[in-house]
Amino acid sequence: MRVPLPDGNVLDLPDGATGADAAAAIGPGLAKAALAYRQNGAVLDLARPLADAEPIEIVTDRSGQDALDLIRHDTAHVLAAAVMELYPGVKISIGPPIENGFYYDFDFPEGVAISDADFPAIEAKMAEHVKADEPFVREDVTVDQALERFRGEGQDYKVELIEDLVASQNVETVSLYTNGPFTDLCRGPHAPSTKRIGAFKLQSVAGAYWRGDAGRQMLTRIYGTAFFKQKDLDEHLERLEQARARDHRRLGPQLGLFTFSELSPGAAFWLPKGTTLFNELVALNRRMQAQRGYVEVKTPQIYASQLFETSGHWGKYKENIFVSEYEDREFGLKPMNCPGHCHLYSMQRWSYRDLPFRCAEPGLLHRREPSGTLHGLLRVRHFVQDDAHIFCREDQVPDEVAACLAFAFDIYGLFDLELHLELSTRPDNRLGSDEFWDRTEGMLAEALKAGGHEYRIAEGEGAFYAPKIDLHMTDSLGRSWQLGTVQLDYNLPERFGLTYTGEDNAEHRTVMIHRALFGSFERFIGILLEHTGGELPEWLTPVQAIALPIADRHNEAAAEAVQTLRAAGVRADLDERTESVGRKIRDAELQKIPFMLVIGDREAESASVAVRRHGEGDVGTMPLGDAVEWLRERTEAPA
RNA sequence: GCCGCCGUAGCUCAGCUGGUAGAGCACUUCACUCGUAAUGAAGGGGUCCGGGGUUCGAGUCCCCGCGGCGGCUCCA
Repeated sequence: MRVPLPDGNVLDLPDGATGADAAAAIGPGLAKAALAYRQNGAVLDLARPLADAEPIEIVTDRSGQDALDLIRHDTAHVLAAAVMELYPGVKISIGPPIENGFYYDFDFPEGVAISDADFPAIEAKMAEHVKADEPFVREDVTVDQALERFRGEGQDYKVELIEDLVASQNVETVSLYTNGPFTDLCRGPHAPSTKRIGAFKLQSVAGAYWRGDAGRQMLTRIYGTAFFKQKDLDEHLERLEQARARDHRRLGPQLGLFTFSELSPGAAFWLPKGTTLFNELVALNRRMQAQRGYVEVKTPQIYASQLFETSGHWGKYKENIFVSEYEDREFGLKPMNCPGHCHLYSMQRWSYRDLPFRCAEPGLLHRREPSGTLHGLLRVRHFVQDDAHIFCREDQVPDEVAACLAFAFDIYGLFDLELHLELSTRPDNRLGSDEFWDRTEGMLAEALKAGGHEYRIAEGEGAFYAPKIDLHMTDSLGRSWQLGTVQLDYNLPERFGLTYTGEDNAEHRTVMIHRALFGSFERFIGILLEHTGGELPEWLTPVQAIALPIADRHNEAAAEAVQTLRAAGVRADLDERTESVGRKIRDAELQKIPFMLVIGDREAESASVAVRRHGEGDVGTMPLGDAVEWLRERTEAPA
């Protein structure tokens, strides 16, 4: 057989040759370094036979993610081997490589609880297997053989997996991989032996439902990671450590922005500086919305249950609503603005000339989120959405959606934040015909293409009533969070009977677009802090400039400078503590205040300030008037 | 909500196998009045998350709550 190589050469090999044969034919060095090979888009064991005439590529430790996935998957098997030896009776389920490592899910025998205190013993056992250089041996067996094997071992999860493979894909054989004493049902591929795992570490233990189903067994998941070199592992752990310093839950209190209390789980206490930040974002949003034809409304916080019965939330969402009773009536605290906005719309008559009605409200919402899901500002029970509902005719939808997306990019561009767009399509529990979903998904895809946006399709992730476009960002540890959303809705207009009078003088059903672009100000601020490490844009940061008198006798001149700056719209503070200027500078630097104005004898006499820029140092002395103008330019809010 | 872990001064943390609580920073006072990342000294401050229990004795052990962290399910 003849297999082409990436460099254009073609290997001549006997029929039945394997990946290992190909690597050996290229050179002894590569034969040694080879981990697997890639052909037809798939990564395969070296021991597996090559396909004729298809280009191949040998995977080595320099093959990036492919190579790391291999040894991480290997390490997951080694972990399972160690755990089975140390904890007899444990049941194994699955253990794949993931973005930065791997995990393996176990069902430990009754009464056995694993914690990270057990990691050293498990890691030691794993290290024995790595050192022993145990080969990964693949064996293809019939379904019956595999079932017999795993039934005999009491490995119920494996039995279920095989039965599902038969039911869903009608397979007749499955592959098993053995390393040392351990055999697992596994699709592969694996590196030739455990020795290829250069450095590994177990990281955390967590619960995970079997097959992601909250109704089923909770398994114990052990997370870990592996690299080819100890140095790479150390660097990875160091990066994780540095990411912790950017955690908004740490930065918020440090910078005096917000804090949390156990007396109101899932709700931030916004401190003065954080409130300034929050209000600046709300103000920015108001200006940008006004420029784009939005109008703002204010709707109640609390509604009689009837509203949520009409909207359908009482049926589908009640467990997330804070409910209370008063004078024999049941009330709910609004978890979203849409029902209120629909009701507002329904209380008057609309002409097609009035549409689109772009109805905005920075609405305060409360949701009963399960305690285990709360996460700093990123997942809270009390938050403000930059919410708006666009009531329009169906033919206006594509333009409106496109305008929402453009608006979103205008916002995120101001912060140098990169969005990931997702088009979430029809879910299983949907309302409406296939024709409806084809049409509405098509409209959203059209708007995405019209704006030239790249996007991912999130199959089945749409709302039950219509598809949506979600705007995602990642936090300091790479976890993805949804910020904005643009959703079509034909369901609420139906439920609330929302109509407009058309040119034909007939009543037509209104279409509604839900959209939040920041998402929630809380989550947006959390993400922004993590992406900037607390170095907020100069126009946004709560304290833009701070005057630092060198000695107490300069306090008055410094206070004057602050007054002048404030009058010019710069958020300025005065540090009049009796401290050394070195100390004042240090504290201002740690607070990440962008501009420091040092005022001593020279400046007081000449009505000037010595300007120091955060992270840069002294940028020179200028007359106060010039400094105010210079600062005003640099701190002026956009839009 | 589920699984595991954690909860000591405002913050970051120490406190070995149970013997009655400590550091740095912050805060207060005094002295210093200072030129671009920490002036010095003294002092105040803790129902050791809450409630039960075991014990002569609990920050330390056990149980139950509450809260947080890492995941899972769910979600802006």
